[in-house]
Amino acid sequence: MQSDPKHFDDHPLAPFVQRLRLHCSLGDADVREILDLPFKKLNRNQYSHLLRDGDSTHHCMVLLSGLVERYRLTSHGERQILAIYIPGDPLDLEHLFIPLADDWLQTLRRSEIALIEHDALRALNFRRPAIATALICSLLVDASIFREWTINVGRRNAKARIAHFLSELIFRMRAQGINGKDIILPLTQYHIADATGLTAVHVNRTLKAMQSDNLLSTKGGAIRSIDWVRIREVGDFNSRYLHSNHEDDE
Amino acid sequence: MQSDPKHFDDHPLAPFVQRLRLHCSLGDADVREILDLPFKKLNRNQYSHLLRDGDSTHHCMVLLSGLVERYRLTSHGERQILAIYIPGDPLDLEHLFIPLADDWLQTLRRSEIALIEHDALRALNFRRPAIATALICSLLVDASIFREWTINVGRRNAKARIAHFLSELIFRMRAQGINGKDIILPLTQYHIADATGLTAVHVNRTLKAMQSDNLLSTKGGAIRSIDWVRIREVGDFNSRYLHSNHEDDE
DNA sequence: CGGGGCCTTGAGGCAATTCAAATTATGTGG
DNA sequence: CCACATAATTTGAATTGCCTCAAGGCCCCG
Repeated sequence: MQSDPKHFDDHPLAPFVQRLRLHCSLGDADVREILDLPFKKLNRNQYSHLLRDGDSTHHCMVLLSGLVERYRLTSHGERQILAIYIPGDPLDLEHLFIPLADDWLQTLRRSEIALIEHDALRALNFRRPAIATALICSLLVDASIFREWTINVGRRNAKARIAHFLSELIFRMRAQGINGKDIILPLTQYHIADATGLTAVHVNRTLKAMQSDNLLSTKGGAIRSIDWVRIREVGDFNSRYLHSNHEDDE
Repeated sequence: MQSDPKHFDDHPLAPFVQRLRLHCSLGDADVREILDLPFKKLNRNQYSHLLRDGDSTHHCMVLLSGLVERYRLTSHGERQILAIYIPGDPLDLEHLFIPLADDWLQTLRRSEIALIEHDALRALNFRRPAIATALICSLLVDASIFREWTINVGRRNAKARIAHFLSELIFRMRAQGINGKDIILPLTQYHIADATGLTAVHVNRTLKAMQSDNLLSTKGGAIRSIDWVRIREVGDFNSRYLHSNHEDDE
């Protein structure tokens, strides 16, 4: 951003750098090294699988555009979404260290993904300790988010769960500079249900109730905010667990 | 283990090495380096806090004996336990990379903890990449456990939740060589409730039902197994998410 | 204009909660 | 070793949040 703004902003991996910088400081030299990483661009349609439980890979994925979910299944086929990834997020950084996948990764809409070879990342980590630290920070913030999801599902009622889920997504998108006030989320109510540990029917009823509370609107399959401040309150959302240096005013 | 078994087994940090070796391979030289780490021993009574939300520290804690919980609170004071730590587990390794704590750590019984300075660990990581990798693996396995807890709380009924929770603890304890068949867990039903997203009253009723199913017994405030194999089935427990090289037969 | 997702609504049921109180353990000091 | 205080477990009764099952409607897309 400081050294060569134009080159930086145009670069496909710019959102990735921005994400890393939310939690860690990276010098210009580090940033340049990341942007110089060799990568392959992957285009995927909505609802295509990127990684399966048990897979092993030799590259890491970074989401460039679109939306991706991580989920796990019970043996009875019940689904729990464990994370929603937005542009800039690394999707499977952990497999730089752990060989086998234990979750599923699937696109929620048409998405672009950067594939970076493990070897290239490892070499970079070795050369640039600050980058290694940034990657690990990214993983650890994700872990903090996993914990927050556990308390969300375990200790909040339907309305608060949904509100918290939406608040987090909005906060993270804003921190990444995605969208402004009027956020459109391409999530079906089935997805919200699987992310919050509810059924789609109950999500529907709860969203209706939130609409009549003037908290949000659900026109045309997308969720639009009416009052994010109150949604946060309802969701008992406090951004501290995100360890983000992005200050979200309003 | 290979080089100097006696010295190794007697060493207070031996369980820590064993824990790391569950997920990563460490050479003898690496092991020796870990055992040579300078540390201070801390003794704590039951129910004393080790770390508070918002704290920042300059050392890492490793549990040597006893039991520790990690939890988070909603703004309404509802508690969700996010992890149970057993001897050998590092408790707050993430603060090697992230400055501020976002959870609470509390002993569940009289415990011994090793305090290792961040600087010492960082120096070791630099000197021994295999150890750095092992520490990160440990963090990533913990993250996988967090995700499993989310699906447990989000997508399983009371009986399965409790069974899964117990199965995981037993599995991990066995992998660490703690106890044999007859496991005694010093957990109150309030703790089980806070770990599974239930109320203590319902945990009580569910445990009673499990007793009459001949799954377990709850004599004297401790939970004893009757049939761990069936408890695992009831809990839909599959150890794969633990990424452990410990083969648990039976 | 027809079909398949997705959303919506209703009725009924049940798992888990809430509130309250009794009982049983656990621990402590005299 | 007993008496007392406190914590933990147990039980009951009533309630409710969320689920299940089922059907109907909407809307996008070919």
